[in-house]
Amino acid sequence: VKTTLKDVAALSGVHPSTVSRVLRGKESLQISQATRHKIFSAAKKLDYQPNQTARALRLKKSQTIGLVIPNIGSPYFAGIAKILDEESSKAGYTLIVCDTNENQKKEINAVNDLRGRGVDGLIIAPVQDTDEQIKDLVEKNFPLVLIDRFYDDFKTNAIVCNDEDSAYLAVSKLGELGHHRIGFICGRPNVYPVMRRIAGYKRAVLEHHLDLDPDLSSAGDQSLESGYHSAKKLFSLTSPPSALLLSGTIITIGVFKAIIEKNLSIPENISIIGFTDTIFAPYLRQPISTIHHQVKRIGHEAFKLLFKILKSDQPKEPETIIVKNLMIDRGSVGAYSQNQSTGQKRGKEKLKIG
Amino acid sequence: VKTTLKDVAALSGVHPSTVSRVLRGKESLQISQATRHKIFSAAKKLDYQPNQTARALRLKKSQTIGLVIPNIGSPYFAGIAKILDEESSKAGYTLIVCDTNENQKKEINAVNDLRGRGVDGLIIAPVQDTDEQIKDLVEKNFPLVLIDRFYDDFKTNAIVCNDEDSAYLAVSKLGELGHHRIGFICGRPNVYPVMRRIAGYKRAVLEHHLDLDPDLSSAGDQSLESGYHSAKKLFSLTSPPSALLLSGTIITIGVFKAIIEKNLSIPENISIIGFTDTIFAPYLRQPISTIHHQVKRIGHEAFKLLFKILKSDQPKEPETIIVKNLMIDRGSVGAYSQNQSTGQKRGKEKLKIG
DNA sequence: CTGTTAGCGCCTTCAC
DNA sequence: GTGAAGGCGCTAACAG
Repeated sequence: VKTTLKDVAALSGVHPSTVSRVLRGKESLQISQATRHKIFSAAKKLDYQPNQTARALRLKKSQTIGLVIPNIGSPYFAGIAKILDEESSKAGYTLIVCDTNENQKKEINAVNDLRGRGVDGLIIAPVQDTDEQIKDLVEKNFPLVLIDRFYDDFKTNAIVCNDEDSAYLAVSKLGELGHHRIGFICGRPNVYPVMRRIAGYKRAVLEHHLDLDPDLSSAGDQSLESGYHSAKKLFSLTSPPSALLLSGTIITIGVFKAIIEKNLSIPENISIIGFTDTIFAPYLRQPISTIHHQVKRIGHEAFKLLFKILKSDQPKEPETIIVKNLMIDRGSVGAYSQNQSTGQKRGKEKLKIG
Repeated sequence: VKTTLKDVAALSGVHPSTVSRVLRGKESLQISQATRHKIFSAAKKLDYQPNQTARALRLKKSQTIGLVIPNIGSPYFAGIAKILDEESSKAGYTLIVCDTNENQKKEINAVNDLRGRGVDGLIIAPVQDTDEQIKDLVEKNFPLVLIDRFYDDFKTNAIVCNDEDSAYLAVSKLGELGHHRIGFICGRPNVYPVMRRIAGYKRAVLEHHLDLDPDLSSAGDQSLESGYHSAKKLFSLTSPPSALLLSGTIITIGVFKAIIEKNLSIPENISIIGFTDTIFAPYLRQPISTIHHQVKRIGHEAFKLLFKILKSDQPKEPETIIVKNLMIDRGSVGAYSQNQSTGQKRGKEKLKIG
């Protein structure tokens, strides 16, 4: 029981096509004030809302942008989504968000679905188990901007952060403070930013002649439990790390839990630098020094780039924009000394996971 | 350059309508294996993806659900969105999320837009500056489920929490511990759950004969700064509160900031109970006892209810489902004693806001 | 079993 | 200035 152009036309005694012209504000040209007025009041009276579906079918564009992310529950992606929603609606687009839960199959479905819905463009943080679908989109010149994640072997429009540099800087700093066994805990390791962090970590370790021990790195998934278990594993090494680089907010919380259970204090017993800042980071039991991703800028840049693509007729060269991270010092890093976690007598360990 | 039914039909030498039937798996009935095979292989070869827009236009349903929330950046709403996305895609729907930023105008636009896109149903946490649009949807019997927020003066399908009870319980507990000046800090006060919390607060205050002083309540918006300023205001009262009930996660962080600046310790100088739990709550400088909303259950119930509505042909009586909160004790509540914030010598105050 | 026809609501030529 | 006609891609009813 929705009112259509025809209804408005009937009520105002003109042809539907005229209504269409008037309502879309083709005011540039030829419409008599009389009919114009009739039509507007009829439309208002009937509370006419154009059927976007029909419009989209006709125009082959939907004024819609698809956002495909691995986890809307993460403050990082939620923050990006918020900006994108804001920018989109400001520009007359509607944003459709799909959560893939880091599942490649869900991503493929989501992208297909969105394409079937005729989205005008896509912003994707891909799962990166495969690259086929993304490659395909690129080849077909479909308007696409990648965020957070990236492929080294083909060019795409993308917004990325300088995580390798940040990891390198962080580990170097730890090295300069005398730490030589530095741990690295992360989630899914095959994702671009994590690979970059690993690269930066290694580069710094080599350059500063720190211990390059595979046991010092532990990967898992993006869950609290994963971080918790990784930390416990590292702590139980014969020669445990005296400092940790953590990849991911939730991971950090898991590590935190392990640190608390082990009665370690930061930074006296263990130094910590975490990737991805949150509003909570300053207020944690021990404030954490973090590598801060400029979430808002990432969102803005992603929209700006996609918008540019949508507005230009010629296909353009892919563009990669780097949004630099900020280093935030909150005192969770200290100089290496004897009473590091190595020598630390263990507190009563609670083995339960909450 | 998308392939359509016609293309597939051409390649397989049959009529488009036949392709349509086959591809939609009307396998129940009459299709020869021969053509079926031809069609499938043609479709695969051409990588055919049905045009959902055309489909939606034809069927007058889009297999789409709209979610309208005030802030996707909030862990609470993000959590609900995640569940809804999950459930939706499991059931063959696509979820469109719109963020209103607690702005009534944006909400009205979002709902209109979504309706124009032919969403099959809506899940809304309304801004509640006005109720016109929602009322209208209800009158038109549009499939709609409210979450978090609610209207007392007309019936709707809704999932709500028992925030009044929780506030009552929390304040009663504080009263029993000897606190008689209990503060309440919240964001936008005209929103349903906040109104309920205020009601519960008042009920407990009256019943336990605690101080009913309007200066003990402070409302603002849902920002860190708002919580921070509210807390500072309460702390600077001649007779400041010895305990606080906080409404909202971000608000809580702001209050935290004020508490730290003032060198108060929890619960020795001030007791705290916060509405809305997060994954970070246990790991804050002082773990916070919280009233935990069962986010996942809210999401599941909301989807279940909407799905039920979508699947039933007759309009049904509106249904209100209550998802009960959990009380989580983390030790931020203590008995009243002399050295409460009242008598507390103030630490060096830092007035800067970060 | 498969083809034909018609139309969802809108927009855009092309006439008048 | 405005009306008429056609079609975006798909599906449902009706033929055959």
